[in-house]
Amino acid sequence: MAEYNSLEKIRLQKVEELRAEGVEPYPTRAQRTHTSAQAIAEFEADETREVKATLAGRIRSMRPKGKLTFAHIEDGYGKVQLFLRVNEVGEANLGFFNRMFDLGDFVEATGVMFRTKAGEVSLHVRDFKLLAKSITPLPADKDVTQEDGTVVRHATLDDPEIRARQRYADLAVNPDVRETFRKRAKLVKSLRTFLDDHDFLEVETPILQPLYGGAAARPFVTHHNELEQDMYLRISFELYLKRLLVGNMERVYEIGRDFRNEGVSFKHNPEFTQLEFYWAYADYLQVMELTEQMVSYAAEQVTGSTKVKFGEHELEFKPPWKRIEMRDGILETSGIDIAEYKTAEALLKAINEKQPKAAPDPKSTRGKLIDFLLSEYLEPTLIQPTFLYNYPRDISPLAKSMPGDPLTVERFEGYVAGFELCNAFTELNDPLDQEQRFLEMGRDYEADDEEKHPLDEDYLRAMRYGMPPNGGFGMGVDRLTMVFTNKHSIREVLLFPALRKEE
RNA sequence: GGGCGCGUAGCUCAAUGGUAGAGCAGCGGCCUUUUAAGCCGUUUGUUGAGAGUUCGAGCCUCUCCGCGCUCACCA
Repeated sequence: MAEYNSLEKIRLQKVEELRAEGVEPYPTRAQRTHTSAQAIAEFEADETREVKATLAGRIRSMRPKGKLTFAHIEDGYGKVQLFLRVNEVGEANLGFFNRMFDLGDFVEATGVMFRTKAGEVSLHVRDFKLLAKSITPLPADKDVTQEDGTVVRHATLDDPEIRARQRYADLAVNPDVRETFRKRAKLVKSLRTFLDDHDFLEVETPILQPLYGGAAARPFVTHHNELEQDMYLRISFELYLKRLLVGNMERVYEIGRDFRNEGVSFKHNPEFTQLEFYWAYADYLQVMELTEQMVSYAAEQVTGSTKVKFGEHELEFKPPWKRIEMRDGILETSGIDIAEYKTAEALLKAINEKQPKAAPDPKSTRGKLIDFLLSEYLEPTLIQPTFLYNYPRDISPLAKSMPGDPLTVERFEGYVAGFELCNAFTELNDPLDQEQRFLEMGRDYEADDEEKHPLDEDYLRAMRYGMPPNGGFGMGVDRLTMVFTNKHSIREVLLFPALRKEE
């Protein structure tokens, strides 16, 4: 049973009184004829014409003023002021409105659009009706300017926990939050449009998988009762999408949810939205070009420009993006030339000599040491959209080696605002090399069982049928949403981010 | 998982170890063009939960719960 606070009890009392008076507080149907925006636009188009309208929305402010009442209602398209006067609605109805209606209630009002003396386009109400009584008060937004000129915000909803946990309340009172999610939808739509227009086929592959793979993350485990087997929530789409290339589907993409049983941070949520595409007969350089075109297209669709403000930076997404070979970038920012150190031991020694303050894990593989240098020195400098390319083989088990350079693979990552946005490579299509890589990984990670990856025999079988050379791509859609909406936490771009359960 | 911080009225926040407060919201009035109206009056609390120290705990200690920041983990 719900426990009601004193404010809620007053409103519950009103619900009972309404029913006693024969007024249904939750009627089944509404009869809106105009949205707030439509009614205002129609009136403003020709103010001499009578615009009759029935509007509906949530009461966001109320100013009873004797024989007049002003109230703003808000719908999905904006706010509009209601003007109630005793002359039209009568004393009894005006008193009823003032007494029984509260901030947060959904109401419907019929009347004629007009402009008040203060100049605001409003609805001159003839008739009104309750659509849904609000029991729990929403915070009314109100700021008060103090004598010393400072503005004190009152009764807003800005506790980050409540905003995330009760997103419905957050959305109801914070219009900018609604705007963020409108932009998110636009982003996803623009990515689809772009890929569709480039002849990619959208597909859906299993979320419940008998084996997980395609990334280095711990999975969520569940169990299928009838099959009597454990199943995993996917950590990436990669291995299934590439199976489709074996089946002669040349260009495929999927936008969906990945699940990773890892830590939560401002850029990590246990479930997140990923875009992956695979493109037969292309290599990573072609993927690079398609990426910068796709992201700049999305930037324009979502923000109206390829220039996007993010914090103190203005990011320019217009192609071509900066390209930095990983070796050069690391050399420039850390002073270490990774090409000179072909083993983990040698590279570790060099790091300890040249960057004595750095503290890499001494048990790291060479690839992990390079990754350490990358994230420690190079990554923070990559503010403008930048492609970093040519990665060490041993942290890229699904990417193809560069011809003539077995330690390096044809891989790039896109960076923006100092964090990783996407990851792509010329995909490994040699089944024998792939098997070797899987085995190597097993060896490299032997010490830490959690990072050891299962060998996907079915994937190898698919590759043995023959996989065309291809380029593949993966991108965190949540992170791109953050960049395009100038939000600095992934929670701000997820409607319902992962939180510990209450109680 | 580690470190640091936070949790007080519906909301935003105050309160040397000594009577728990303000604004807004609410409630009762006044007000026929307001603008996040104004004026008069007024109510509201298991101070996240539990235990301890103390004559006395919102404040100090411990345990737990939740959140934030951060580090670690995160091809």
